[in-house]
Amino acid sequence: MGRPGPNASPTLEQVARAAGVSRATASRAINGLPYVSEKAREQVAHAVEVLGYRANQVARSLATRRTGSIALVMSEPGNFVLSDPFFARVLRGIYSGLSGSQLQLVLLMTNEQDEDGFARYLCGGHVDGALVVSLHGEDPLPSLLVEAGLPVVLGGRPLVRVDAPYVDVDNFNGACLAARHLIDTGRTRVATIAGPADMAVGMDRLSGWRRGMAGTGFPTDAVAHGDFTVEGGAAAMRRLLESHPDLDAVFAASDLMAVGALQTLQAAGRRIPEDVAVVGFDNLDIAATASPPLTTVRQPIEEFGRTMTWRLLAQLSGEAGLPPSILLQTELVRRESA
Amino acid sequence: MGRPGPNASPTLEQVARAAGVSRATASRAINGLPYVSEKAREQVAHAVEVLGYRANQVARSLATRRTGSIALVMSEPGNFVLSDPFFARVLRGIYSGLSGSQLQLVLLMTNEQDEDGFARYLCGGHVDGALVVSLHGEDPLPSLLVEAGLPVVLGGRPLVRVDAPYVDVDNFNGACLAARHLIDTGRTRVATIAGPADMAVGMDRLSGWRRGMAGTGFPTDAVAHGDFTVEGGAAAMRRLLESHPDLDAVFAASDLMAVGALQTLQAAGRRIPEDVAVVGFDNLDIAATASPPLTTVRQPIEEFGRTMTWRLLAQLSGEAGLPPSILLQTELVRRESA
DNA sequence: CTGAAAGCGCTTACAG
DNA sequence: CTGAAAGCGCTTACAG
Repeated sequence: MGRPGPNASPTLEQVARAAGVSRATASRAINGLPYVSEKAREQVAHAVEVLGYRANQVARSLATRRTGSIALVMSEPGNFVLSDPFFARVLRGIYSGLSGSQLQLVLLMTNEQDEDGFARYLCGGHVDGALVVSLHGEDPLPSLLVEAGLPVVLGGRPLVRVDAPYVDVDNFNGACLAARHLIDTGRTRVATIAGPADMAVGMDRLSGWRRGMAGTGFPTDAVAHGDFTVEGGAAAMRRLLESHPDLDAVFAASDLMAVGALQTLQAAGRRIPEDVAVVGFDNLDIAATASPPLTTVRQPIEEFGRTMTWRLLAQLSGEAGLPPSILLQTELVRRESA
Repeated sequence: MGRPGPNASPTLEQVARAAGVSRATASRAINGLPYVSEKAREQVAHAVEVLGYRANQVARSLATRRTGSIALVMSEPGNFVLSDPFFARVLRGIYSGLSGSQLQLVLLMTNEQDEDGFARYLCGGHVDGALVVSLHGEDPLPSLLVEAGLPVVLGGRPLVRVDAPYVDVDNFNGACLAARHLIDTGRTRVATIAGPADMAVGMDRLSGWRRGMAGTGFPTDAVAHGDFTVEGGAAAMRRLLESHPDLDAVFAASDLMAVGALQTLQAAGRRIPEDVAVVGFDNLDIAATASPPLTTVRQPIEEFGRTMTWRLLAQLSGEAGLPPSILLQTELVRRESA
């Protein structure tokens, strides 16, 4: 393969020779292991400096079976994730959880074109583990990774059975709190704008709402689905208004959908909260700046990212007795819309 | 290191044994190389299937000195990039440029905590090359990568001399077009809201504006700097209005800043474009939906990402005589604001 | 078409 | 504290 060109990276071999020690000693010195004489340590450090040596991580990985990096896998078309404020905050939490760990975070987005290269990359030893977020429907990716022996932590409860731990927000309970708040404040005809039926987060918030309504004797048939966007929320609200014109409250499964609902309701001449009370979910910035300010269910987004990371790191370090799933608390934030 | 556990990934050695061939033949069969008998090919394929073999990419990389992946490095705090519509489109262009290449794109964000691990990752052989975008000031990263021998393509002209090719948009000419359009439509007191002074894109749009104004005899002293955000644009506009109340036109170096300028101007009772003409830069969606719709300079964002990718791939495949830099055309888009 | 062997650049028991 | 040697899992001239 040709001899080392002028700009070939120096190898450990060359460092060792320059320092007058063996490869083994050079390796130990570089990695800060004990049992290296002060003299050897200095000579190696000097040689590294002079040669501009950088360890070949690939070779190191092959020997240690560790890569020093983990992946964050996003099962969404990139451009969607990239403009979602939710993910930006999850990411911040992940970085925060990673700080001090010496691990590099590598982001991967599913690229329609090349599902295969994707799995090959992850299962091929490039990373020590993976965080998988925003799963849709019955995405087979998690199972694939788990079967390949890759440590995986899922962000959000998976819809299908898969033998991987997950961290989730207590969507069920949060939605239940929202429904109860509406009931407790005197509402009797409560509708909901649910999330997509192919995502656990959508399903859990719908079940939670049903649980909150249960036993009140009030009907729970006013349900419309949205796609977590403002436009989707507005459209769902229009449908609800048509099918259930007597509604006096609505729980939207996301703040963005709640904002859309607000628009539709106001356009229809309904006063918020006098005529219709509105509760959202997420507690994004937009909830506080909406008009009227939105009563909503807070979920700890950064904490969500941080916890996923913690869980994966714990697994990587071989900790025993780890919980198969972790649920983060949600709480009602009261503002003016309900 | 213990013998292969029950869930250890099968190796090529095991596949070869199961198929009754040598490691060399198994390798050739798996990689689709010529000179493998049909029989051997079938036996290997069968063994791969049965054992669930996946090539260890790390070992393969060590042998071939290729990783099959490239990095997209973003020199911005993650949460910033993640909510920028510009980047989402650049990313789309990159993926499009990558399609059919068999290369995995890996995203890296500079993490304040760990600059070091960052360079180690990139220079340590994890990737075959890197795309570096949104450089700030005198970021030493590109030089570092280049010195380590990593093929690099920069997105945007670097402010400091660095021996790496770059792809950029013709910001200079675009800004020049904007200034000339204002002059040609009869404006005589033209201000500009420039970008940050530590980014080439900011500087180039300012120089271009100066070039466009040159020779007209009109003054070019009405300059305020913004940070490419709506708020920054609004604040800069306030300063300009105070220092140069007689201005009759303003060129903002980004659409977001132009929108901010619009807000300030309208709040001050100036009519657009009757009293003050406004031109932006970028041609984001927001330019068309602003009121009044914004005259702006279009830059081909997806094409920008696609071209960076093309340039890096060309370099990786050893193509000769590649241009050290590529400039993408910009053009004026006329709407109502000027 | 095929296999034995060398090599990619590191780490790590093992025996001093 | 140190070094010779084996090994991580692959690829690829080289010689059949």
